[in-house]
Amino acid sequence: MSDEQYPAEETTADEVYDFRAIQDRWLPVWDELEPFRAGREGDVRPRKYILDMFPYPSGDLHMGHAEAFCFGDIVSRYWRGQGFDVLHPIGWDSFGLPAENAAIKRGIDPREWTYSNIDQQKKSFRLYAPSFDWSRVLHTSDPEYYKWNQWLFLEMYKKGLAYRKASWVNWDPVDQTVLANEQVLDDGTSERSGAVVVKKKLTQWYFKITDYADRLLDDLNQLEGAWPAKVLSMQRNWIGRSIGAEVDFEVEGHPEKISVFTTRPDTLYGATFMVVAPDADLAADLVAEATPEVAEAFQSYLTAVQKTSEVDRQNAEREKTGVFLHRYAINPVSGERIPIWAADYVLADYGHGAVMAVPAHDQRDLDFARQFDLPVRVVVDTTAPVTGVLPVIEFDGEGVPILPDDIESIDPAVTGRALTGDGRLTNSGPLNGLSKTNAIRRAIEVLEERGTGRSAKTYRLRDWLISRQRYWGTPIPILHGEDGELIPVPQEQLPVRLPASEGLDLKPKGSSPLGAADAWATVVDPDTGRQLRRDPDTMDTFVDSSWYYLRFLSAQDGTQAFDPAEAEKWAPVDQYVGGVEHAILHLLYARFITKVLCDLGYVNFTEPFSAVLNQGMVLLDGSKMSKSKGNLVEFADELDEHGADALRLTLAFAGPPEEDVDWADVSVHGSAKFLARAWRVAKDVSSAPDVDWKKGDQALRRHTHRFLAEAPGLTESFKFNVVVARLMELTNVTRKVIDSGAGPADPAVREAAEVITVALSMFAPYTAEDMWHRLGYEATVANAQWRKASPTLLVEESVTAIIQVDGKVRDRVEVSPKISVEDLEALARASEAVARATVGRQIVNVIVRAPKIVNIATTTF
RNA sequence: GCCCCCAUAGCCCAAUUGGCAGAGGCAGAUGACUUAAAAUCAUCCAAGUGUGGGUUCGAGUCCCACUGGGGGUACCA
Repeated sequence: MSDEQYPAEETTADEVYDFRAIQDRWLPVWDELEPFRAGREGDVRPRKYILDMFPYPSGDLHMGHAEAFCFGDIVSRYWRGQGFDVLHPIGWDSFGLPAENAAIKRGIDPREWTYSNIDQQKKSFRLYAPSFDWSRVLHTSDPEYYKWNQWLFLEMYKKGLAYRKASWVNWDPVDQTVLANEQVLDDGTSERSGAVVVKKKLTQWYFKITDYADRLLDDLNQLEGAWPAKVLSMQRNWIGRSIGAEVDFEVEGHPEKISVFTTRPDTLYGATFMVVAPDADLAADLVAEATPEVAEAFQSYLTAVQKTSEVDRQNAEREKTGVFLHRYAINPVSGERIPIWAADYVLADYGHGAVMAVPAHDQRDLDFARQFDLPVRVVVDTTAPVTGVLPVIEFDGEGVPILPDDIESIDPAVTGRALTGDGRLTNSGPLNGLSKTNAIRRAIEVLEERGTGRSAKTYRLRDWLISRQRYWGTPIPILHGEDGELIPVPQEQLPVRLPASEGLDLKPKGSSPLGAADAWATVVDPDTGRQLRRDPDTMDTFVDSSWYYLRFLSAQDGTQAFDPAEAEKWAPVDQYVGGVEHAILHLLYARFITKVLCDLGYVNFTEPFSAVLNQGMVLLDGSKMSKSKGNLVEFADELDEHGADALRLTLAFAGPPEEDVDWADVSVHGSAKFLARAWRVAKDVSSAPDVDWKKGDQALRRHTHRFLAEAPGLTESFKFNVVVARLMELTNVTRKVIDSGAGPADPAVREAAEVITVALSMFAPYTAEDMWHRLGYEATVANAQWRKASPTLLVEESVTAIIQVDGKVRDRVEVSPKISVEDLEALARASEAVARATVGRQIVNVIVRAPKIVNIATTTF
């Protein structure tokens, strides 16, 4: 055994693991080496693009950041160890309201608050040590960044994808700005300010995301398995495509037809009235020539509806309300005359703002019909079984189907329950006897033949409202002429810089602060000399984040938003890591903008993020941490007390990354203990780096190589907690070999220690770096490559075969892994334990799965 | 209401995807070290997988129903 100590100079017997000393020692070394700069000249390694959702600079980093960036970093460091050139950039999503609100509160410039927070976060990140490429840092509030936001806007404007329209918009009365649909929560409040959002009619800028609705929906199929199922389902839901038909109804005494959208054209014969949204223009048209009494009734109803809060209006339990407009529509297939009502259960901005009401087969229509005593007519007999696609039903002499006797017992008018199931069409002329599916198809054919309807699709998705009446955002690069003309700012004049906030009143007041900056807002056209006004609004900050992943590829490029050649090299992002709170907003917008950029020829892919990992939340005692509730774990405190490595390891080990972590359930101290343990193993290795591992302890080597065989798959499927557990196991085994086995000089001990060090560097880079150094290698372990598992070491010399009788373990035998089915069965049959267990029983079947298990099935005589 | 996910030891979590329920950690117990405690180290202890059925030679794993918890979504025609 060699007594050589390696490296000799700093290995002393009483040295203990000291995370502060280790951090202090290696941080400057890493700063010097910049090991994570990606895309260096001549680098021929295959590439991976790993991206964390960039942070918003509100104060210092918190535990949520610690978790998300920990996972992104594990993935990044893993792929680096697998021989990839990994791009793992960092930037700041630094435009937005909190900066502005803080600025108003303290009377300072939003820039000051924003950039000092960014500096603080950068410092914390440096110590936390994610493997960022610091040469590509971007801040969306830099003119060098938002210039390209403006470029993007103009590209979209040229294509007709950015447009202005007057519409009812969501207005946040606290922040005094409009909001996108996506920013309004279910309860009708603003996701940012919490205020109850009201509707206001304003002329605003929109991005035409609805043009991409089908692609945004259909392309989700490509992401199946690579994105969280939950996110896919939320996006599908949000886009909300409905397939059905448009049906045109004539209106008595009205020149224009009313079109309605329905998913159930098969029930057209059951439409006994029509309902229009009271706040739709259509309703106003219909009462225009009404009697004063009707007009007045409608007006007071409309006023009441508009006073109803969004919260109450969305409550489906609410009693149906409405008012009869004293107008009649004509059913295009039956010619039947049906009354038209206005009711707020019909939404003005979905479909055509009007529905054909089929109370027998739609619960809402039925509730309404029962409320106002309107007729209910069953046209689908849901008691008739549908056994095939072809109708099988008896008809009487006149072609009327013979219905079961008990149809009355399920009459929805009586039960109050609409019949929405499948069945046979009845009371429906040419549709009689058809199943629901066939009747839908046939009804559309009939409508198309008569020219009174057609198949149609409708979406829940609305166009993306992007203008904001606030200061701290990207100015919209449009000039307004006095005649209302819109003039795009020429490309060479970009960026349109934000004016200094000094002297501007940033307080929310319903109009953009930029409009008051006269010197900034007034522009004289050099050609014509006429005065133009700059658009006073700024862009939704989700525009900034919809393409930032591309800017990282050319962060320093002053000539273009990004270099398409770089995009071809790196994009799309291989792994995106971030919170599920962005499941709809950010991810949908980024997907949309990517498709637009693809159509414009700037990129050659249609989806920005090939895979997404949503980390869970960090909780304390079962609930979300918050300063006001007093249950807060401060990132800075944890970092100071336990160090970056212990904190990161704790997050990785706490459980599956997509699950929430309760800080009360984990032990940072336990993680620190393990780090010290692993570190001591490396410290104790006393063989030189060039020893021949093959001569080492074979049992330990098998453990090491089993780890090497398992860890990559586990890491790639994000089972970081299991990888850590396996590392602990391997460390324990190695410790035993050092203390009571082959000893610290055994070559297998060095092999195990090196494998532990390289794998541990994913979770605990400082500790691993120090271990790597003690093992005799140059910094940095981040460049160390994972070894491949040796197949010969994975084959066990003998395995334990289980012998069961009727599924219960009765015996076990040591066998060769290559044992034949016959031999194993013979061994099993020869077992005394089996003989005891089968006394008085007859063996009926023997299942052999060599070399693992034999199951003997028996029966009593 | 509809859709999705989850339920394994006191706690956090594993289980090669149908083959011995336990890898790892926390807590606990015992011992070593210490005048003592903390820290550290060593050893040990622990459930038959939420409930009821089914498929199978064999079920934590697949199927059905239920219970409990979490999430998404909803007058979207």
